[in-house]
Amino acid sequence: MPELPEVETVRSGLAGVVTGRTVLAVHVLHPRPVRRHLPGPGDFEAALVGRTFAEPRRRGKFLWLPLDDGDALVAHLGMSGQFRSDSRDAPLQPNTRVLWDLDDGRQLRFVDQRMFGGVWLSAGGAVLPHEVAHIALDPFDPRFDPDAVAHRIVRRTAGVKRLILDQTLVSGIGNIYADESLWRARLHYDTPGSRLTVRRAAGLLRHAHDVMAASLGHGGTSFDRLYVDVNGSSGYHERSLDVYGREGLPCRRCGRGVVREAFANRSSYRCPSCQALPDTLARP
DNA sequence: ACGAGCTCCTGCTTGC
DNA sequence: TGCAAGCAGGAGCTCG
Repeated sequence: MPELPEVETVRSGLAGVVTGRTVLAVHVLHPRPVRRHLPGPGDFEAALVGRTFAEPRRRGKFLWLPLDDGDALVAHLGMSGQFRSDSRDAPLQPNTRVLWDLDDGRQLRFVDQRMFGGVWLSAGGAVLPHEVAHIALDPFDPRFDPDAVAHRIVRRTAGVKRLILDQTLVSGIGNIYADESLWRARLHYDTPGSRLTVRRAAGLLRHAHDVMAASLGHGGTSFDRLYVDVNGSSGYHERSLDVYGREGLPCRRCGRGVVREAFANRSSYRCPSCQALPDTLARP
């Protein structure tokens, strides 16, 4: 589902669609995706009219579209959110939730099947919406400091996968790229942060950066297909993932069968031999 | 502060 | 055939 590379793909696509465009009208078709706009759907529809978008920005998996008056339209894609640019009279695809009529005759559409995502207006949020301020820098941010984050990781006792999924430590990583990063680093997801050296933790963060950069680099078209075909993980099988979704298939390094294990109400994939728990932590 | 578990939500897949 | 359960998971929340 959308993690940093996918959200960045959406951000750069949106840039060409909304930058410099003025909003003529807004239509909320389902209230849930605007639940974080506290004044309600009616206010959301009215508040944006007549305002002009600047170039979209991103931190981790959060997107925001700055407005020329210093506020921002914030968006999170959640599990299944998509932005589409369509002609205003084009038929709505299923699960279309919010429409923005733009001054070039196009219509921006927010589509979200599962509605974990949402859009809302953030007063004064053009530079950094306050709803995003608690999110850590992501590995693509030039100010991202892997050594500083590594030092925080090794002071924690939680499993390393939980830690790299903690968006207040490092943002942008989701379940898929967490598993891919751990596979590259040959780490078991339950290895406590405190069992890592700073060097090893920083190495894991570098792997996270690299695997997401590779996805962003080669993934544009397959991501588009994913967003068209949101409802399954089928899109991911098209991609060159090394471990995620490969239950029972041979590890690309050692040939052992990849296992899928329950982790925090979701799944973790790992190679049982490349990514074993350290002996001193082995469970009965 | 930290760690862990729960909840939201829809639609496809699986199993009886 | 029909229905229910399982599964996908980002992030905010609560509880200990």
